[in-house]
Amino acid sequence: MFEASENLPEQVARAIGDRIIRNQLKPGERILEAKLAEAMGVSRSPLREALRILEKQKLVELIPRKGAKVTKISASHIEWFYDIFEALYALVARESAEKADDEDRRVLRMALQMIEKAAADRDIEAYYSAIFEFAAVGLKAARNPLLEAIMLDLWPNNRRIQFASLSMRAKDLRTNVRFFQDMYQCVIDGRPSRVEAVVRAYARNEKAFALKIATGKGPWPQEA
Amino acid sequence: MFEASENLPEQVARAIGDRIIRNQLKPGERILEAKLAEAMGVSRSPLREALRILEKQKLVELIPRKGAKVTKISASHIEWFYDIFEALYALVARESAEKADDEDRRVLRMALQMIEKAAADRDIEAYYSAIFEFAAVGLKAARNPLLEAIMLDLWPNNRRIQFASLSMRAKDLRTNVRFFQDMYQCVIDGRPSRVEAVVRAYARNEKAFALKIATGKGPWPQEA
DNA sequence: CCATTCCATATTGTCGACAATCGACAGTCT
DNA sequence: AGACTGTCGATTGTCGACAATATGGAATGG
Repeated sequence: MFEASENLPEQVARAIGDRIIRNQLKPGERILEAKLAEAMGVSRSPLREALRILEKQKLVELIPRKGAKVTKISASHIEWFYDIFEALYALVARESAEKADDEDRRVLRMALQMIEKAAADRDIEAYYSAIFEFAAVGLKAARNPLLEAIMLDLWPNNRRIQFASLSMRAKDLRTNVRFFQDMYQCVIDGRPSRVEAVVRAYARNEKAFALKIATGKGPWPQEA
Repeated sequence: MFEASENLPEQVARAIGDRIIRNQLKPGERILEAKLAEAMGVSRSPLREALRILEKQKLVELIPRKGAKVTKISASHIEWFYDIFEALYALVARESAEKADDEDRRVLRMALQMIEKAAADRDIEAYYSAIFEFAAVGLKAARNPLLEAIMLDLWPNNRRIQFASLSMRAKDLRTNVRFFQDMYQCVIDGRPSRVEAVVRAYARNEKAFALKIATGKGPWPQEA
């Protein structure tokens, strides 16, 4: 069973999105279609479609007849994002605790082990891949494809916010692992209310951490 | 302070979106770019951008190299949508109760009066415009532009689900008005927890109603 | 000196043409 | 007959050219 191979606009969107997440394209920076298109060796048509994809992910802002800009990011943006993330992920958690089947639980367990291993190794890249996997499995288990699509669109934003704190987190990975262990156990035990509470606590913890970084000497300006 | 005037892709997207909401373009129906472009008197470039916009609103589904299809809608879709709607609108309600200023309250009051008038007149089109206005004001008052953008993207979907029940709702508009009156009062009084509860009750009520229609002799198939 | 208008240039928007790909059907082989 | 394969028309994907619009700076007038 093969997926439709990724098409050009999506590839281009991922490449640009990556540069935004890694802060190589700076917040507020203008994106010139012609220049970027040439730099990536494609024409403007697929590039423009890529920009639409990135707009959906809130990584760029499209202003008619004025072009595309990398979205700003600031303490406010971080609050906005995590408030939404908390509300939606709480729903995911509750639903997946109610609806997960044995296969979901098995895959979730594998994802948890990836998280534990990455945390033990202090391998931050692997850690972030693993929590994405964990989130994705939960998303599937919640049996709400619309919610899944919205959350996956929001994920690059999550990644972007986390990127700044990447190097500073090695110490508290172990603390964070506990959240995922709790979530996993709740799903196994089928305890929707409790897993929702854990997820909300996790989201608030992430938010607080991101804000601490952002208001310190992070890469972003204090206000947009 | 003027907005950038609406550009062609957005106009086209609205026109097509309207036809989807009104069930003139049927769920699952394929959209042929060339034909639609000619029918609307534009070339394929702006039309393709319009399709991206509609994809963001989950009104069409884009499959690489296979084209665009109007998204299906079924009892499951309705559940998926309202679960998300409840979670996000609960957040909107809570935040707006905490953050609304006098100007917000004034405009919210005007929107409420529009709702009351439309309900009294049994004017269903006006009623739906009015609840959109009410929702939009709440959204602004919540001071979370990211949330605002997500909810506005989701709105056409809401509209689409409601459309089927349009003619059958004349009777219970008055009952529904009570929800909005409650919400308004909570915002005025600054009671975040209570307004959240009211909004959740409202969302569940809407969901139940939409499901009742959908599983009856509504315009949509039982399952996708 | 500041504000305003006008123009040159840079940039986005739209178009029509061509290339790549898909789906259906007919023809072939076993 | 049934499965496989090649071909053809239809449709989407990509491109380069041109049109419409915005931007910044110089010239003009107060």
